[in-house]
Formats: sequence, C-alpha cells, structure tokens
Amino acid sequence: MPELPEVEIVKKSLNKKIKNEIIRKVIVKNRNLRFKIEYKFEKYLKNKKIIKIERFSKYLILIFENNSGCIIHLGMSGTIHLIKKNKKNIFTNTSFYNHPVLPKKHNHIEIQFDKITFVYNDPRRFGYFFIFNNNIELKRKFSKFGPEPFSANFNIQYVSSYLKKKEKNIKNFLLDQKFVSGIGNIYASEILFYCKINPQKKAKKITYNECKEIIKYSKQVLKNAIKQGGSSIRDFKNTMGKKGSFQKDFKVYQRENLNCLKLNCKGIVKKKNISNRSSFFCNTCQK
DNA sequence: AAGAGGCCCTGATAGC
DNA sequence: TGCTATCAGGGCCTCT
Repeated sequence: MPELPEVEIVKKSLNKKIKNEIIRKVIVKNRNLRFKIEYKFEKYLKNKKIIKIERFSKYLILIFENNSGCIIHLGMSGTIHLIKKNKKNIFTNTSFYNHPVLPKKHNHIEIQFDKITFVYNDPRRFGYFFIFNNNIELKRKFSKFGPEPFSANFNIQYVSSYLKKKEKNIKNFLLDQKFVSGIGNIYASEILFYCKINPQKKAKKITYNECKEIIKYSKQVLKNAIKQGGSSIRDFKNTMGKKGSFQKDFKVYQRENLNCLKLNCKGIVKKKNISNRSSFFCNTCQK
C-alpha cells in the first residue's frame, strides 16, 4: 500500500497521538509477518517510552529512550489503527483505508498505551517489525538505501552517473530503493508522466535534461501527495473522516484507455506490465 | 555486478 | 452460485 507520502502521513498522525506515551502491554496474535516477530519482541517493547516517530523511505521508526527503537514496514497491505481503549472509536487519519470500524481479521499486533491502543492490521503479511538496539543498528538497516528524492544527494551528478550504461528501463530504477528511496509503483508512473519519459526507456538513453526532470518531478509529485494526505486507492466506499485525496490527481495511474491529461495531447493512457508491475503511461507524449 | 524472475500472502474482481 | 484466473500501493532471494 504505502509509498513515502502515505508513510509520512501515518508518521505525522502517530506523532500527534502516541508521542511520549509509554508502552504498557504488547500482544502479538500472529508472529508470521514478512519476517517472524522475535519472541523477545513483547518484553523488549514493554515499558518503553516513545520519544518520537520518524520515517525513512517507506519505513516508520519508533524511537525509544536510549536510541533503541522499532522499525515498521507496512508491506503492501499493512495499516495502523489507533483506537481508544474500551471504545471502538477510531482516530481518523491514521490508517490509510480509514475503516470506519477496526477490521475483524488480520489484526496481528496490539501495542497498548494508557488510553490508546495501536493495532497493526495486515491481510497479506508482507509488512514487518524490526527491533534495533542503538543508532549503529538503525543506520546499518538503511546503509544500502539510496537517497530520498528530497535529499541533497539526489542531485544531477548522482542521477546521471548512476543511470549511465544501465540496461534496465527507467521505471525499474525509480522503484529500485538502492537508487532512490521511497518511490513505489503509483508515484513512479506519475513522475514519469510529468517528465514525458516512457517507462520502458532504457536508463542509459535518459538524457542529462531528463535526469533533471526526474529529480524535479520526484520531489514535486511526492510533496504534492503529502500535502494532499497521500493516496487512498481501493476501499473508497468504506472510507470516512480524513482520507488522502491525491488519487484525484492521478494523471496516468489507473487511467487505462482514458485521454491523456496533458494540455493539447491527443494521446491515450496505456497500461503495460513492466517487470511484473503494471505501468501506466501516455502513448503519445511520453517518449 | 547487473538483471530477470520467482516468491511470500490474502482478498477483490472478472470471466466462464 | 461457484469455480478459476488475475491482479494489488513491496521487496527479498536466487540464479544466470
């Protein structure tokens, strides 16, 4: 589900709701996420105070005292729900599907605070929780990740030299977290639309100017998505409260066979499987 | 080293 | 109605 903007929104709302709270109890109902939840997990978290919640790429980072903490990845279908204890009152804005009620199935992990319970729901179980003991372990986790689009390191020298001589298509690189961190399948298609680059174009054929466009629009598209509260796709009918609205701004994603939205372009948006992920692009203005 | 492909898992939807 | 196939916002692992 979540790409950088969605995780950023979750991070912000977690900071509003559980910052400075102390973990009173942890219940793991299903340890079999992407990686098995360690047996020390519950004990390790208990009585820890959450100093703040950070984010890197698509990962949430709960920071405890003395620099230990917990990294959370939401996989494809992970959502976080904050419920008031003893009541089924769900805080809006925290889960991306914003179910009006807590889902009945797949609530794998519960983290209880004094007045709030954090519930991790994940039908496909591609997400995971990972404990780190100190800053070194935290850094090690992300040592192989490329810069985020907002980073000063994501600059023209970096991008143009990285893509040089590479045979893979450009969309693949936008999804490659070693190249750039935080972009997923939706925003990769959207960014390439603004750049007027065909997703199948080989990286080595990307010009210097196109590299500049990729940098510019990677920042712009993600920033706009954050500003709009992320994208809420699927489950539109069941949403309530504040949901993301960036899906209304999609130019190509899920717009197969519709007219290209670029001014004066007569093209049609096409959908094509590229490296096992669907890609959307205009057949005319994206070269 | 770089690239291609399989795989992890459940649920929604389309087609027969 | 019920079956099967396909697809879904991710990314790790293996093989070549």
